[in-house]
Amino acid sequence: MNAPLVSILDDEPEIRAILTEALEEAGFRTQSFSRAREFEAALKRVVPDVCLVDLSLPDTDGLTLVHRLALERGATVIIISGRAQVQDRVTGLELGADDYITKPFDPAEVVARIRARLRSSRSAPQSGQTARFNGWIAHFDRYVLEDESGTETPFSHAEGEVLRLFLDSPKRLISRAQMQDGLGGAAGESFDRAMDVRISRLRTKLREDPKNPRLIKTIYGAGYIFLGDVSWS
Amino acid sequence: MNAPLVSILDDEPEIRAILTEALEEAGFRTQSFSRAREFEAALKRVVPDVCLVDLSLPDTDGLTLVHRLALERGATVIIISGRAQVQDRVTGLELGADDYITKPFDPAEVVARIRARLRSSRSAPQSGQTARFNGWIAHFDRYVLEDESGTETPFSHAEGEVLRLFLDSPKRLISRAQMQDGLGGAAGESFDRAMDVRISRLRTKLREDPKNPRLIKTIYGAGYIFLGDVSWS
DNA sequence: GAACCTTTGTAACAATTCGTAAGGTTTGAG
DNA sequence: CTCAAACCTTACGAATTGTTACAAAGGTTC
Repeated sequence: MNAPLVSILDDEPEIRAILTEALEEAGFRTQSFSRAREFEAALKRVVPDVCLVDLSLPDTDGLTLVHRLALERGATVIIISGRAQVQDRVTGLELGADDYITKPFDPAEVVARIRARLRSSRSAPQSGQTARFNGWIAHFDRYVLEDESGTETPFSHAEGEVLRLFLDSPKRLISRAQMQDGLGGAAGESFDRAMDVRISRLRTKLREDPKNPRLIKTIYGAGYIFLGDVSWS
Repeated sequence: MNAPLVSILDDEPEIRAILTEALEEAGFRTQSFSRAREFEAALKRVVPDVCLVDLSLPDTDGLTLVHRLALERGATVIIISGRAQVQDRVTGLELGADDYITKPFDPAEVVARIRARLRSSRSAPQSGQTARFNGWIAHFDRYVLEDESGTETPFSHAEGEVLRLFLDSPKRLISRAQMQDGLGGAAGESFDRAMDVRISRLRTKLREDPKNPRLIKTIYGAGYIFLGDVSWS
């Protein structure tokens, strides 16, 4: 899987440098241009995954460019602009931009917004659907737990909710109330025994030893802790 | 084509009123809630096109809610928050939000950002005439399913509607209500068991193993997921 | 127009999931 | 050590979903 390509179009060298550094740090490939002409020429060879475009360009009307890029070619465009008026932002977005960031900006936010765009445009390989931990692989797209030997055990939606909660904050105490909140609040106000059962069933599927649970540990009077080294992909 | 539905979750009545008015003015249908619990209850029936969520809710951790909504259910989420720090915005976006708007906001910008999200999510599923997936070829022009060996099985209009819905958003949870919406017509409160039968018949034509379906998976209490790598042409 | 076929919804019964109740077991305080 | 509270687990029933059978609706062929 190739790293996503981000094209930067800005006439200020300093901005280009800041963005390039932050983006490559974040694992993107980059390509930067100072003039619209070169930018459009490059576009004929490769269409980048995301275009970062500064509106205040000397040689072209930025808005027209954005419009052509976004609506005609279907590219993902994020405007970066010094103009912060609401009216500017609205027209930018209406013309087809996917996002509008005002200067001065924080590179971290730019990265986060690019990631958000990539996430939504890729419907197939949704990230955050598979987690590995201690020999197990949890496939949340297929609702299946995979063994070290490749054996698969299906788990239900309710069990998946609990598991996801654990995998989202491993090695941290999760109180009962937190869990209740976390699991869609099916509003079992009075009887939270339901949760115990959910956890019990999950433990069975993870083949936990009731006497000596290795992954889901009970903290008497406080909650649960999920031990295990989680890595999402 | 129905007007897009926007769900608003905010505990301040004034904000709800402002947003509702601006959105309906702009031609959206709206639905607003003051508590996460009610919001999630409604979500089990219909998944809105866009969710506007305020983070500072009294009864739930907003970020957890956003995470569940966005990554687990595949909804489009825009955060509206009083916290304007870069760090807040970054974590909000990383957790799966599609956009992050800080208070005070201008309703016009909210509308523009919602439109931008709808634009990008609509262009995603290109509905052509032929789709390939996991050894099958679906010819929607001829209403025929083609086998790996070239054997052809005809499918009906109703079956085709369901299949197209699946092929348009693969590997994502599709709620029962969403399907009902998608299949336009029979929208009435009439017994939706009809849909079960449609899906059952489609499964037979795809030669699914009833004990272990590989393509159309049922998520009890939540909906269906179509697994399979789809490419349209 | 009649006999036939296809499509589709409804009804009925089987299978699955999940919450609740009811015991049993573990934990920690005194 | 004793006991009560917290927690685990099994079993059962209600709700949800799968599948088959049947009938109504619409179209086709002769």
